[in-house]
Amino acid sequence: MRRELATKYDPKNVEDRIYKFWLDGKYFHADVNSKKKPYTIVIPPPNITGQLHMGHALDNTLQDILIRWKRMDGYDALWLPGTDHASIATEAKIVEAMKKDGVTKDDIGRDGFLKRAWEWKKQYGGRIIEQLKKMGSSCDWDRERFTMDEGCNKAVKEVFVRLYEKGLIYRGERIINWCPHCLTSISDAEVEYEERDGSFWHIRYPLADGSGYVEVATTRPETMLGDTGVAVHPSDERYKDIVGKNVILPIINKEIPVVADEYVEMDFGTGVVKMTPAHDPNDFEVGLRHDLEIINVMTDDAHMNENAGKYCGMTTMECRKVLVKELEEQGYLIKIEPLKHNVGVCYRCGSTVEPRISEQWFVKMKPLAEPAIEAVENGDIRFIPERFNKNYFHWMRNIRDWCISRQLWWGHRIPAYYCEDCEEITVAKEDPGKCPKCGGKVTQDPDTLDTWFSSALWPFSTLGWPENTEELKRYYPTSTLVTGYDIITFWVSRMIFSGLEYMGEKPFSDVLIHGLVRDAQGRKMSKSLGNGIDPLDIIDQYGTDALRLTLATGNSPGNDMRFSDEKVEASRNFANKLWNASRFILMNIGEEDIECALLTELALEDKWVVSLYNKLVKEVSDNLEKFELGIAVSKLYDFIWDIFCDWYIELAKIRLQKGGSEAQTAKQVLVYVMSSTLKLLHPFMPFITEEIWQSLPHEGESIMISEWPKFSTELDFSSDEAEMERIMTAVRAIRNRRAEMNVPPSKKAKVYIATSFKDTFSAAATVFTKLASASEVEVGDEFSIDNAVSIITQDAKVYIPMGDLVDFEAERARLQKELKKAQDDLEFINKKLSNPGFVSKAPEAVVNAQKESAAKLSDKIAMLQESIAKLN
RNA sequence: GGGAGCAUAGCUCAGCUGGGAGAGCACCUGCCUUACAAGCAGGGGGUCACAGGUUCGAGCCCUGUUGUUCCCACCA
Repeated sequence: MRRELATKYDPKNVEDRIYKFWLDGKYFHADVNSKKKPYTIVIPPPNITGQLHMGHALDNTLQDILIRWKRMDGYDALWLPGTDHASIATEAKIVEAMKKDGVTKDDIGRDGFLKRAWEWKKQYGGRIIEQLKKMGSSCDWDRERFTMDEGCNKAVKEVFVRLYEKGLIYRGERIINWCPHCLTSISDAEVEYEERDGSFWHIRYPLADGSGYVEVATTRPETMLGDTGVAVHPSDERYKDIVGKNVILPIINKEIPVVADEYVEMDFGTGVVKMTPAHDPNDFEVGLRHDLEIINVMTDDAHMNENAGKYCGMTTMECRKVLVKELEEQGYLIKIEPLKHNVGVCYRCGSTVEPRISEQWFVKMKPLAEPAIEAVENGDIRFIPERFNKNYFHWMRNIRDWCISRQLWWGHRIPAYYCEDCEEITVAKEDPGKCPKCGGKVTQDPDTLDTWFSSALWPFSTLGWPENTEELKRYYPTSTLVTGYDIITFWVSRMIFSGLEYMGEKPFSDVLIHGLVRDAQGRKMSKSLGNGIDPLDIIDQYGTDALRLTLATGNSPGNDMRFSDEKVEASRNFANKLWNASRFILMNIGEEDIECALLTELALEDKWVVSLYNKLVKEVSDNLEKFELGIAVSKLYDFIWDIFCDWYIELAKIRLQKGGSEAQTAKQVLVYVMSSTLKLLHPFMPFITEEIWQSLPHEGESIMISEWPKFSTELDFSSDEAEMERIMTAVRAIRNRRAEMNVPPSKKAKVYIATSFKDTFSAAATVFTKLASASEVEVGDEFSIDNAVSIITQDAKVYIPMGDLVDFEAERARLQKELKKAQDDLEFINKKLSNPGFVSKAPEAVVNAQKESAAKLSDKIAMLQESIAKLN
């Protein structure tokens, strides 16, 4: 159905209607029985905590571009959507919300809390899905998933049990990172480091035998309550004699041993390190080697516990203050030095992380990491850009066991059951009911799993695993993963080893990495800075297509980009340009039926534009193939604006005004090139391209299921392109001269063109009338015109008799300047050509090109000299 | 401490396997030229961070320097 188009493009009139049209047509749905080759992307599931931000907008724009392109290019394209429960982040948000109502987790209990959490999920999970739809995302909504839905739960339990049985999941006491605010353990990857100003307290630890003391230095004096030794380097001469002796822990007055361990750096501090195995990961390791006692002196919320004696109940900071004062009073404190050091903070809440000994579940990583490293090494999985391989390898090769248990309620509960009577631990997919060993009562582990544990399974859990579904068989491994570099370690790497371990096959072939969207000043968008830009506001103001175009333009893999209103405006302007070009075409074709296929009797400009379009098809396809989405779209932009609108439409007007068969051809080419180019642009700007395509004569239901254009040798008119260029160059040169002389377009003048391409220029006479303000055009071998402005191009000498407007002195000066430039250029080239090194070593094509330029310059110089002579 | 990216026009960025530097925005000039002033036609503006090297030839390749951003490690 054709529709009248309004004078300005109004996205609000278009987007929702078109999106509904697509949904009704079920175009987003991938068909498991299709004969086409599958192409699959699984969405990085957005958290249900928040709403769409610019990062999502970019991520999803890139995915939608790829999926729409592949769908048009003949693939059964599946973009599988869903959301992530985001355990720690969501739980924190809910707790915060509850706080406003004066309710705590303990008040409502586990079941009450989970009820609230599911309500939250319903509300906010739904919101973000709606926002993804606003972006135009062509996800297969029939296959939407959630990391805590039934299927994903099943997958999580399956994996946990399998790994446990294989010995790759174990439970043990280790030092973990503890967030005293979130009250849970967090993995190493979830700790961020900030440099802070701190102090270095030097404390005297007397030797037990009374023969002196050692000086230890610490940044956390309160942990000394848990000291169970001091360490020195084995080859440190200063302390050689005291190794094996005991020192007395001040205040506590307890003897603890001096041990020698390579971990200690002789050059740092005093070379003596206090050992607190319960509160420092390195001390813990040293403690294991030397069999030191482990004394936990803190509670889980950053207070001192009963092991801290009289300090029990104080916060760590209060304890530090009091303790330091006492040390000073009792003469143990030697000095306090200022020291900048890094403090670990929780990536969710920013609280200082306390390393803490605790019993947790871990995944043994080494055996899983090996095949994951290999898959990238051998090119089975490819990062785009490649440099992210290094990040990945570094992380994987230095990997430590993954702490997967969290002291949270929102998440997958660990399927481990403890017998209350015997020590038996049962790990099973279902509640065993009673202890399989002694028949005693069992209780399930209260902890839940790290949120990334379920995300790691996303590429196959969403396709039905552990069931061997048709979807899984058809769409796994998926094709491309699109995500930001910030979650390569969190997520991408974990999907890789998970896919290899459980599926026996990589989860995806290509990982397209994008950067962060920053604000106009290049700062990270953040809540605390308040510089975030809401994509929905941008959509409201400029439209989805403008937002998508902005995000796609200038996007190169792995690099951050800046976002500014000016850029969106430029994109909006482009949408409007497109809109008006189509209005022009529609005005001209009216209700006529225009054949969609291309006619054969084409004019020079038709062949020119078709040939350029044909090349564009190839280039854009190649760029997309290489994930150069930003380059692809800027080529489309340039073609549509500079070639099609500024030149072709203007040229077409000539024949449209004439009417008859020539006009018919022009209309036909206009429709053909326009609607074909719209197809190329559709993945980037889906709404406006559909709207216009529907208005133009078209075959098929929707542009989004139309066929992706193919390069065709039949459309290649390279020699005509060159002919057209001759004319365009002359037109530009005339305009240029007229502009320099400030001649308004309304002042027409006769144009004489002396050229050896008489046929080409004669045929194009009206082009000069229309585009170069010519009143008349005369083409010949040579002219002798007095009082004329002369314009020299490569192929023609143009004379315009406008003596009354010409300042002859200025004209001479201008020609002289042009001559000088041409001579300099020629000299430069000749120098090259007379260089034996160049002629013998440069490729023949390059040398020939230089020779050709030299010949053309010589011609031009001759013509210029002649014109100057005539002026005299 | 280890690693990576970036440095090109006033601003934001392109620049493919080396062959005399490009776009958008901004600026200046002239145009309401029958699709579009969210537009059209022109124009000015760059020692491609610095110093070496390889090459007939370097924005591009190599080495170093400076500035900047980020990632990893976490020396108590």
